[in-house]
Amino acid sequence: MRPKATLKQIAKELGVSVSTVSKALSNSPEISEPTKIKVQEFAKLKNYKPNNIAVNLKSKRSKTIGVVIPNILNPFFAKVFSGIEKLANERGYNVITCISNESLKKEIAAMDMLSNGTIDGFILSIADETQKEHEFKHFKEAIADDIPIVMFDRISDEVNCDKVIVDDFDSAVNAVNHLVATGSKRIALLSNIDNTSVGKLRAEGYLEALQANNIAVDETLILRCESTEEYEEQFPSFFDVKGKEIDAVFALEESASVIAHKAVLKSGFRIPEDVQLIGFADGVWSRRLTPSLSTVSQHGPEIGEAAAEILINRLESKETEAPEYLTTVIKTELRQRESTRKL
Amino acid sequence: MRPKATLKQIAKELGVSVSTVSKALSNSPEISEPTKIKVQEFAKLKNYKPNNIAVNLKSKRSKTIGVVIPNILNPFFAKVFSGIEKLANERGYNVITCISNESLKKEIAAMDMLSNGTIDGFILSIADETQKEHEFKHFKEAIADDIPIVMFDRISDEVNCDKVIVDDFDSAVNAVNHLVATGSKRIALLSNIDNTSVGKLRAEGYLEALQANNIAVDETLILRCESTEEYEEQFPSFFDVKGKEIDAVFALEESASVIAHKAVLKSGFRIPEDVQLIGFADGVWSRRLTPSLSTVSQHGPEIGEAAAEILINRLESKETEAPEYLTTVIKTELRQRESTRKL
DNA sequence: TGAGATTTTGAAAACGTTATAACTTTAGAG
DNA sequence: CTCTAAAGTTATAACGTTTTCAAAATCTCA
Repeated sequence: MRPKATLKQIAKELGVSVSTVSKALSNSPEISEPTKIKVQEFAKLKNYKPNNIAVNLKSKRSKTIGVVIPNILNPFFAKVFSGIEKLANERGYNVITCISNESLKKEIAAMDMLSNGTIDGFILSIADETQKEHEFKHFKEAIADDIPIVMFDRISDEVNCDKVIVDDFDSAVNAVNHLVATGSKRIALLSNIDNTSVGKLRAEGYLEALQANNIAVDETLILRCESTEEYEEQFPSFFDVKGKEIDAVFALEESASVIAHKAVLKSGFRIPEDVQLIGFADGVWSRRLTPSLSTVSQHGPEIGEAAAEILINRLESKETEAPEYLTTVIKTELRQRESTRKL
Repeated sequence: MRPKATLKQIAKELGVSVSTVSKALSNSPEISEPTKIKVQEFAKLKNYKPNNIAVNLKSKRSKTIGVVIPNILNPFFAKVFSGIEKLANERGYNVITCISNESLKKEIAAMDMLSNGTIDGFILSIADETQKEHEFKHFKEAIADDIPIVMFDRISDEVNCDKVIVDDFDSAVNAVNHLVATGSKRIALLSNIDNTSVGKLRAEGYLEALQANNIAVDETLILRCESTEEYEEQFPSFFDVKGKEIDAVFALEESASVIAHKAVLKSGFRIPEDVQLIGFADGVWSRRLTPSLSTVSQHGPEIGEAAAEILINRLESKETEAPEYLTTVIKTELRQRESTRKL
């Protein structure tokens, strides 16, 4: 192992001072052309790279973003993450990731572990348990400590920070409108995320759309669960009873959609002739189901890019003026595939 | 915003020296009990947290692992990642993630960006393009610079480092044996990863198993592609011609499996009565297909945990003695679901 | 030739820690 | 009462940078 090159090393070997080397490498006009060339060539030869930690200590910023998400196996979060990572890298930032696993304790622990200079700011989506317990102190503390937060998807009105969301309410209205327009009247609502902010908004959109279309809301067609596990447990009996009554399904998350899809087919109903299906989904699999699933697509990567851009802009403008907190809404898109009928 | 507490701040306010504060907080026996208590209480009051960057600079290690993976949307990599993240956190390490997107240039850029003290070691799976171009210099340079690497899944024999793999060859043999034992003779091999080390090993296992069962290898039943895109393009014509001849499919990756699954059903064949299906897969979706897919499960989280454990052990033992490089093999498991017949 | 201006270089402080070594203070032994 | 040892505290250097300011070297022009 070659000893890693430092300014001091180079300075000694070249018989100049540390300051000279530092300035030469940063192309400062203070240094004469000949010495600049000499130093720069020698540094390249020695494969010198400024020690990032020292630079960070000096500049008091790490150029690193902390990302805290509930679950990387959920393709929506994975897509958002890939958007964050892409934009952050373009802007010269690193990304440290922690998975809260929907746990409040892990969320707090993760933020704690990073709130010591390791990261300059957070991008996060609130854990299930956190939303359930209304415990937002850790977010507020970070902000009070001058560590900015950008929340996406699962947000909280109680925390004053930048936010990036999808127009969940409107998307749900549109989706249900489409189901109604193509002839469905008995539309089931299936949720495995009823405790989250987005789940609630989507459910409200469903109710709103039914009313706007003069369809009475039948509470027995609504299955609200707070986790995929609970949903997997409750769905069979729900579907046994209500399966023959319904002519469409509106599912609020990818897992809920796919499980419903499987059940409908198993029972011998045809999709979309007997039952239409629309689900919120971002994975590649929904389009590979047979028949493929019509989805509300959330543009995960765009959400991630927007969040990262907002955070970095705030970090880099902080010195001068701090702009107002803003909530960015990313438009969704209804992707019509084989599980819905054409208009 | 409250100014963040530092040792110097605290020392001044308490009228003692910086060293005293530092030692009191680390519970050094050099400090008297009364001052310890005084300092510790005051520090807690001020919500003091040692600045991580300064600690890193002093200790010359960042307690951070760099993870470079080809694609976080692939559920296998996502699972491995979650295993890495879990174990790293348990051991007090952070994880910085970069997505190579199967690109050699991005892989190099990512490693470059992190090889300046930001991370203590790498866990990575080699990008497609890197394997195709046999360009491993960047790995060797990192190792020469004393930054240890643990490779998983897609590895290279040319790089001398720790590795964590799955017994790809044996898994393929087992899977094909099971197809033969349950009555299949015309077994198609479908690969969308023929350029990767793991793709090649699995294909060899297929060939080996056929020979061991005295089944002649029919090259026309083998579709080798180097990407999912190429596979999606070539598969339909392949299946049009060969679909009626085959009685089983062995797919080397989740996407290949799901696409084949869809095609077989579309053509009116029954699964598993007419055509059996086994695929390498780790996502949740394979079990939600209708009928659900029998898979070779790769235990992604275990792979990630093993890789992280090996890396951290090496990092923490480095000072004393450097153990030999070792290759760990994680056993796979054949998960029999609805797409294969029972023995 | 030498004063003043200008270019080029270097010394030193700082970022927030930790660790070593030196210094006080106190107490106990003779 | 000294002298020494122990206990408690602090000054200092170091990690690898960047940056400010002072010093040295060079140049300009009378």
